[in-house]
Amino acid sequence: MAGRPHSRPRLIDVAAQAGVSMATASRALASREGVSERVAARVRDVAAELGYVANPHARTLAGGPTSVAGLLVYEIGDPYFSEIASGVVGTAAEHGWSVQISHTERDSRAEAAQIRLMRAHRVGAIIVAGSGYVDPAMEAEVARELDAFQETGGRAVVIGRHHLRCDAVLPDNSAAAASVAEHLLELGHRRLAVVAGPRHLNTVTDRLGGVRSAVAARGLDPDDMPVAYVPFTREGGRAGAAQILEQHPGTTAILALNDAMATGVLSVLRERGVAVPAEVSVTGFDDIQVAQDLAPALTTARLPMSEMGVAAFELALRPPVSRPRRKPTSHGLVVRDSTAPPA
Amino acid sequence: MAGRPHSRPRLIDVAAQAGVSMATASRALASREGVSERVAARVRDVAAELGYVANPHARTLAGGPTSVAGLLVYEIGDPYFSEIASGVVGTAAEHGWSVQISHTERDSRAEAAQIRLMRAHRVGAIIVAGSGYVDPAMEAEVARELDAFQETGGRAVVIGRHHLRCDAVLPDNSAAAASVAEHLLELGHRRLAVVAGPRHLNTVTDRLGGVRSAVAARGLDPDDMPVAYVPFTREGGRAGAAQILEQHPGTTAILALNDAMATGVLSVLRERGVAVPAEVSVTGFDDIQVAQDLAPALTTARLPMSEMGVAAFELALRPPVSRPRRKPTSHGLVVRDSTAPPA
DNA sequence: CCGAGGAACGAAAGCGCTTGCAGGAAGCGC
DNA sequence: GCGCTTCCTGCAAGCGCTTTCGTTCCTCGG
Repeated sequence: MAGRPHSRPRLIDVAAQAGVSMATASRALASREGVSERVAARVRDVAAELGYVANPHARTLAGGPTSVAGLLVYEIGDPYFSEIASGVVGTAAEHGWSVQISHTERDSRAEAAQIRLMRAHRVGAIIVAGSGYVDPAMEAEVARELDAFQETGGRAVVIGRHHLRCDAVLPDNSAAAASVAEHLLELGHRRLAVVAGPRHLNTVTDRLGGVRSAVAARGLDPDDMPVAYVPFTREGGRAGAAQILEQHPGTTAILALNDAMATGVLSVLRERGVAVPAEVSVTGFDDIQVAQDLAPALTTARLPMSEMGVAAFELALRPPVSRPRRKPTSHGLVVRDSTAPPA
Repeated sequence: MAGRPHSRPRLIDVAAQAGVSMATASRALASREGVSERVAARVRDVAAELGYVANPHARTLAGGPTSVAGLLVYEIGDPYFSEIASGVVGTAAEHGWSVQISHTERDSRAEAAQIRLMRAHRVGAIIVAGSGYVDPAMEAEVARELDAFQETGGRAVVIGRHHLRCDAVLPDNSAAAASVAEHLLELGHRRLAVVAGPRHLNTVTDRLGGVRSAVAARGLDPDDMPVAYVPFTREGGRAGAAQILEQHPGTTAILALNDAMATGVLSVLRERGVAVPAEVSVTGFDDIQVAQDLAPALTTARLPMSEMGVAAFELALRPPVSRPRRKPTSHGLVVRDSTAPPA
């Protein structure tokens, strides 16, 4: 019988009840070999009957497998990241894993510190969502932590980030951005401007690169295209839009490199009485849930955030291979009401 | 020196380096009494120098304090919950805690199961965000798990949920809903309709109660007011709006009991060419970030989700008291462009 | 019918930490 | 200078589990 009162059953209780040793009970529950099916079944039955759940701390301490994953996001309150988190958390639950979430607030040093913390917590896998840095020095510290984690048997997966020695879920930011730009060019726009995120993020340079190559393919000079480097937020979008309106009044289309910034762009245009899309077309990127409900409904490049979260967790579950896997994701152009031919 | 190569330092390494026993080192790092300040400082210095981080599994197993909190939400991808999570995760990080997040998908049995799982994980605190159930039987299982958790020394805090024996962060749903209804009545509306969430949720009955009492206070009969019970989602809002438009064509104002549903209501009205607010006024509830960017910008009752998350975590940090604390939160009416006097 | 070779199981040693308890060094009054 | 507190500090016993290494018991070929 159980030792203390009011205490959940221990493995030793299950073992006693089933008439076997702890070793056998442990093996039976981990469905490892070396136990006869008859005994294993009995142990499992007893465990179920007693409502036994292994203490994960003891398990981990003794060298067993962990089933806690760490998820790093810039800001869980941001729709882009919360949709990714939704995919990760849901899939993890299906596999009996739980998920620890951390904010990193767009700071590579904070990222490295969080990874270090998760390593200390002995998580079994770490999923890093969020852009990489253009400056290799900034990326280095994160890379070092991730490498150390993998060397000790942990599984690391990044989302939308290359240049790291681990499995990755990679949307084709460049191609998706190009498709948005092509859509605008197709409509006849020639005076495009970009509200980009921070210039030190890979995601920004990738997306911007896509836009520039699409522009160049039309015979235009990408260097003539104004680019506002602002924070990846609604407020950043507002600042970028204001800047473009003032310095480049002839602009007929503004490409925001994520939907949050596009929201800000739209709000500035509305305040200033600029009609969208009649006077200026606006595009976003990501297709967060609310993009369809903005005024006007936002034309944007769709990234399957939730599926990316699912894919990332599933990669984390698979055993590592020597050469890092790169799992591409779909993307698509979603044309709504914020784009139209130029006046 | 450390034992194995490639291995992070253990407490015993810190102790050796500082020339004290593990016991003293442990006490020094936990800043517990019984250690001279001189020795404690030395130990802390050595620990910092070696980059020592305690193994939380060993710590917990040995009976030490935990610094992992569990957060239960219906759906982390939903803005309401992700904003709460943002507050919780940020505050937790400041205090050196990490946060495990679980989906419950609006199912009380899943909730209870998740709490059980978190108990098995020996989290130090559990924060449950999400409505309670009107049916006491459904609430009972959750209550039982939460009670058991608290009996074993865990800290439980609920957000927006009463009838549970634990600390709570409680927005005044009824008053906030009443203020929205009063705003519409003030504008001259007399034919209100409500797009409510699921009728078995306390949040819904509370908010609906607020609306009904405001209506009654104007001398109108609340029972004449149509109510559509639909899921708490954008799709639910669409269904509710469709139902009201068809069965109660004279309606001049639709109150959605959360912003997600309001988004759906607006989308249906837009599709059907009903002008908002010229023909029909629409209100939401919560004031999620995007409410300001909808078309038209949504008039809604503001709940400080992020602050609620912060408050919940801070409550969890405080020692329990015999009588559960109820921490009220502010709420406010945010008037934007989706409401106007009836035509 | 005997011995070799497995398969199934058990004993016990940790994993890294906290903490109750005992021991030792100061500090006090006399 | 002695006995008694009062502080500090160290010893060692676990926390609940996994895993290595033996041991036992079968099975089967010769």
